[in-house]
Amino acid sequence: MKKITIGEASRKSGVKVPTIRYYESIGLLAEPNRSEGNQRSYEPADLRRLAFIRHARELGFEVEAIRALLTLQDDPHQSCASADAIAKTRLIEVEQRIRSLMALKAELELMVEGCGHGRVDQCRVIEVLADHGQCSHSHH
Amino acid sequence: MKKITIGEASRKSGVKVPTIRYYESIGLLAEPNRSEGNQRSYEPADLRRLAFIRHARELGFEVEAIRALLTLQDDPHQSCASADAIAKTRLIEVEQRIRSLMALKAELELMVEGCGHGRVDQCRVIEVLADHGQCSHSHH
DNA sequence: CCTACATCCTCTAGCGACTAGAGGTGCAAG
DNA sequence: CTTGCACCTCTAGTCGCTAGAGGATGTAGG
Repeated sequence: MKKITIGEASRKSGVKVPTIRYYESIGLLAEPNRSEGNQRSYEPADLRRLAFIRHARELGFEVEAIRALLTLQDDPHQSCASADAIAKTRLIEVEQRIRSLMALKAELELMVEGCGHGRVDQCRVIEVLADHGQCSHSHH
Repeated sequence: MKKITIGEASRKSGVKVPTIRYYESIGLLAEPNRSEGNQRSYEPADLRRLAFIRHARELGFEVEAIRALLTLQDDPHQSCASADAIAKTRLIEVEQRIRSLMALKAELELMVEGCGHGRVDQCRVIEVLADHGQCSHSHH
């Protein structure tokens, strides 16, 4: 049993040192054992948990969603309906976000194309932003 | 000259009342005249400015970018190259964001499809999150 | 054994862009 | 004149970290 320092845990999991301490402080990660000199000492299971958290964060899951997923993971005998629901919700969010970003992209392209590199008073970038009526009114 | 209260300005611009006061506090919006009873009194130009800000925020421009755009708008004789640059930068950001969300969507779909509605220990949602190696390693 | 230096510790404060709430004042209608 | 909403200021909270101060520990070389 070699002791894993927080720095090593950070390198191996890809989660920054202060972020690991932060996750501990909000209860996402259990308090690890300490060395004689009060330094955190992690175990392989902690590394897996950190990788899980990191990956879920990269996928845009909120901390509370991750907390729920971790609770499920800790008790693998229950139905995975909740995990499924969390992922589905997130999928819908992502699809919605993609749709609005595509609309946004179209609008930005119009702006940039329309900019004749002249003076501001002829610039479509400013104009489009100023005149709300010119774009799609898709306000959630 | 009818006086426009902050509530009316909010309704007409779609910017919430506390947010209008916030924009004033950070200098995006000039301090308006006050009524005898110390209440803010806006003018049509303020409504246009608020609509501009709101629209730009909806398009995901950061407040500092909006500040720059507003400065340009306030002096329309200069070249619109800066406005163009700001919009182009934003366009690239948006394109990047769309790309990563598409990758994410694919991964989430895999998860949800793979979930056989059984128990957690067979659930792909949990599994995919736990095993980092199963997904694309596109970490900026 | 001593020194240098990296790494660790705790704690507090800051980021962006608001949002919520407390506690008080102004104003228009009935 | 009172009710009740809209307004005022101010502070603190949100989320998910990140940065920095100021000090302790651990390790490698001399």
